[in-house]
Amino acid sequence: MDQRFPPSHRLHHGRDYSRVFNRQHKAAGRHVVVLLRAREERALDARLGIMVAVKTVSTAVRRHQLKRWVREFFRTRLHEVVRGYDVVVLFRADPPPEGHQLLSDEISALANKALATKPQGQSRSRDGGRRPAPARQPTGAP
RNA sequence: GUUCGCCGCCAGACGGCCGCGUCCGGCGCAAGCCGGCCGAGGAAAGUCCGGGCUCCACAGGGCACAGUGGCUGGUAACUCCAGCCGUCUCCAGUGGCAAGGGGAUAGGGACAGUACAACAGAAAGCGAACCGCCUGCGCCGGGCAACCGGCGUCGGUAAGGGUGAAAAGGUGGGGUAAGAGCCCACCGCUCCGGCCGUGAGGCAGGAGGCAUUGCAAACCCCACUGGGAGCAAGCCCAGACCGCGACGAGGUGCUGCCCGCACCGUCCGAGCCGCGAGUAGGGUGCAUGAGUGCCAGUGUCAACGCUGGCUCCGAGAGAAAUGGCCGUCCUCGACAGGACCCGGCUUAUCGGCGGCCUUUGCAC
RNA sequence: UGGAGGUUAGUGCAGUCAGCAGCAUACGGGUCUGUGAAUCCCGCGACGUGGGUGCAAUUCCCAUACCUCCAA
Repeated sequence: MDQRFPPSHRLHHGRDYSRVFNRQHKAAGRHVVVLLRAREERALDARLGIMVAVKTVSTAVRRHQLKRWVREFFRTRLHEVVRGYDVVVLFRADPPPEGHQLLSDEISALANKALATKPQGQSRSRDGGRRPAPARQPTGAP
């Protein structure tokens, strides 16, 4: 199985994040919130974005470490599970210092939970209602 | 003796698998793939100072404002560093000083002016008499008298008591009715000239009997320094849209004000406000520099230079790269992640290594 | 990257040219009432930390920690 993590597997622009926030499958856990949004084609690779606020984690070293943990889990396992989706992992609290495995389990559970929910729209932007909602239903997800 | 004198260095190691970023080479129409090199710190941090570099008139004058404040040196520069001076303090030492050692030190000016000094105390800043001490005078009492005691009063007096953080030079002696720099010695202070030192200052001498209280990290005065913005600075390439309405004679370049200068504009209208619309792509700046280490010579107490030779110099992203798992070992691994770049300061930090001490420090 | 401000009682705030630490509310006790609230009286409790200046520091200065806000 391909476990690489090229630039095409990442979210690069603020617009990409905004798209995920506008219409997403959401599941919140103890430490993170997982947001999913279907891409145009099912066959497209999943893309990952990670958000860690300075307020939730104060030191830069810890923020980098958390991002690396999430990336590692996405690269090895989560990538195949959420194929065809854009994923944003938003931290809401700092996990325990040695909580790498714990965090991976939490994200895995939240991703599956989010796939099972209906997409929620946030039509606060001016083009929110213009788009005819091309997102497919999550019932088709594996 | 749990961060124990001074100086310097390191920041778990090795192996395997998977993975990330720039660059180079190869392949591919392209997306990308394969291989290779390299890939965070001593603080990268806080942003407390100082520069470099850019653009704004190559940067102007004055006020305001801000900063600095012993001297000399170092440095590109500094609120940095070194040495020295003064002051305070501790140790040691002495009969007492002095010589010696450690530590702290934002340390110009208080006859330019203003403000403040609570409480206590008689008096606290155009200097003071509460208790005392003393001469004289009056009254009373005692005594033959000299005189003694008490009370009152006009004065003298800063030695003693008491208050205070601070009471007007200090100590000792002389002197006096009692006292007092009133006089004398030493110390201190002020002034004068002399010598030494680049200087801050130091040394001894002479003169003056000596009301200059403290506070300027209160305002202030003096001297010196400071133009503004910041790599999202700035430069280049490519590309899109450049419409409507209101106000409008000034606007912008420096922040508060004045002057000066430059540019744009004064109804064919700069600018600004409210909408609408569009773009937010690439390159450069972007890393070889006030560089690093060693050796030799040389200047210096030192900080730090100078000359010559050799050596090492390899992060440069653009939502943003150093990680995960497994194994072995040990002393079980701290604080912590570049974003234009340097020099300092400050703060965080499990530990380990080396050097220097005939000066054994720093604290108890 | 550049700049501004704040930290005082459990909570929200006063306290400018230094000598007292205050107000409201909350809390505890009492008063009142058949009970509770309101009222009235009493009480409890604080200057972020470390240095410096000064006789004396919440106040002035320096450093530090944390928080908030602004501009691009």
